[in-house]
Amino acid sequence: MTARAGRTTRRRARTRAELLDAAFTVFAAKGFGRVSIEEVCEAAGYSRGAFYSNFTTLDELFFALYRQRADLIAEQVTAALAADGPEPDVAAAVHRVTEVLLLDRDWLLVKTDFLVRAARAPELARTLLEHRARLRRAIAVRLARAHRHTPLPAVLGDAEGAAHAVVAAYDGITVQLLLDRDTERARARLAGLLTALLSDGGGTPQ
Amino acid sequence: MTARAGRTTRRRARTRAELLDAAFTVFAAKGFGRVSIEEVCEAAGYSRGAFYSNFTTLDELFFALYRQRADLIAEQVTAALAADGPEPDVAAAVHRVTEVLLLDRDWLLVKTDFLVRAARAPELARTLLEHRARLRRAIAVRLARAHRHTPLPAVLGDAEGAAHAVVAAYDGITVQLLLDRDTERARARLAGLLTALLSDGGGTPQ
DNA sequence: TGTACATCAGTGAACGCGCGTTCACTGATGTAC
DNA sequence: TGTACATCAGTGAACGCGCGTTCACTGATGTAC
Repeated sequence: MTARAGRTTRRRARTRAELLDAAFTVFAAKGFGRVSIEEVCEAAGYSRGAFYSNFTTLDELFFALYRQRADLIAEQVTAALAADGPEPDVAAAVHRVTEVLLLDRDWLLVKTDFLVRAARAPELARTLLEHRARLRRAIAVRLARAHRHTPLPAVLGDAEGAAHAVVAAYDGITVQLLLDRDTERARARLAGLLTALLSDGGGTPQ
Repeated sequence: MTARAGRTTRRRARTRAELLDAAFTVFAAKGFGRVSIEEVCEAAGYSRGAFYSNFTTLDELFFALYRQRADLIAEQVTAALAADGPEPDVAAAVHRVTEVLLLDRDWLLVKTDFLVRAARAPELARTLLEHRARLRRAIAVRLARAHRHTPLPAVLGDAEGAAHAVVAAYDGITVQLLLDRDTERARARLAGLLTALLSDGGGTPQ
């Protein structure tokens, strides 16, 4: 059983990974709707048969690609959140997290493609919503910790509500960034938004 | 000249309008990348030749569609903003505006399709950015008026910066709405976000 | 470590469909009198 | 108001390309001894 599973897996895993990598590049460049199986294979240096040996449809590959990258990003965000010392420094944490979340334009593009597909496919939407809920919970925990002494604005509800607000701020900033490509501004605006949202006293950063 | 221009324009205008209407439905349902010229024509009840008589590419039609609808929405937003009395009631204005901006799911879908296309096509991006800048200016004017006495949070910068924040909040809320389809929640969250953002005192709504 | 063997992964040619695009034609629309 | 005429808008058949999909084959990879 174990021998069997590991048998020809090495070559297969490599091909699969290379197809996914090539797909990421091609999808980011042209958008999901404008990419053919042929193009992905060509970019990866394989024949079309290789694709069919590893996937059944482009949708399936796209989903696999999304999962892979989203998991990667999630890990990086977790690492960035975990990286500060005993005394939580919100500004520094925001800086580190946006480094992961706003700097990779290709990922923003693919992510938005996935969003727009998920918006029309309930099963995909469920997956994405679960992903987002997990992310939100992680944020809520951090927020609760950081605001043990300074209360969160009451209009946002509990920590989960505040986390919702944080995610919305990020998503909103992303939209503008996709259009104007001004990453530094996006980061500054996001920092401003988060400060305005989370500090219960308006203009005074915590 | 005038006679010439008006000559067969009636039939033409009607066909064009019907193609655009059909396209809106089809694009909203399937997403831009998954729609063929054939499908749009079929939905509109025309042969493919009719399409080529009015447009040269699907992209062109999509752009025309976006413009048409965006102008429509812009008018409705303007009307909603203009509808309140001498004493500005922010909550009521937000309610009226979100009615226009969050209730039409088909429009949200098409708009997001357009965003993701514009993100890869600089000329489209420019158009969209201009649209957004105009919208922002209108919001900034209203914000300045509403906050003549209560100051806006300093972290957001001037009225234009605050308008940026408002648009980001809207965009961010839209993303979640596209996935969970819970319009009422989206409206409540957007109201909460705007309150938290714009009132310079955290939890106390103005 | 080497060899024979079995199985699996990827090849590339072939097929066919969907659909973009063109174009000669027809009927609809407007004009002139 | 009616008729002849000119022009324009949309028709639908035809063509061909791109590409999805299949499949017999080959070389790569791992196993057994």
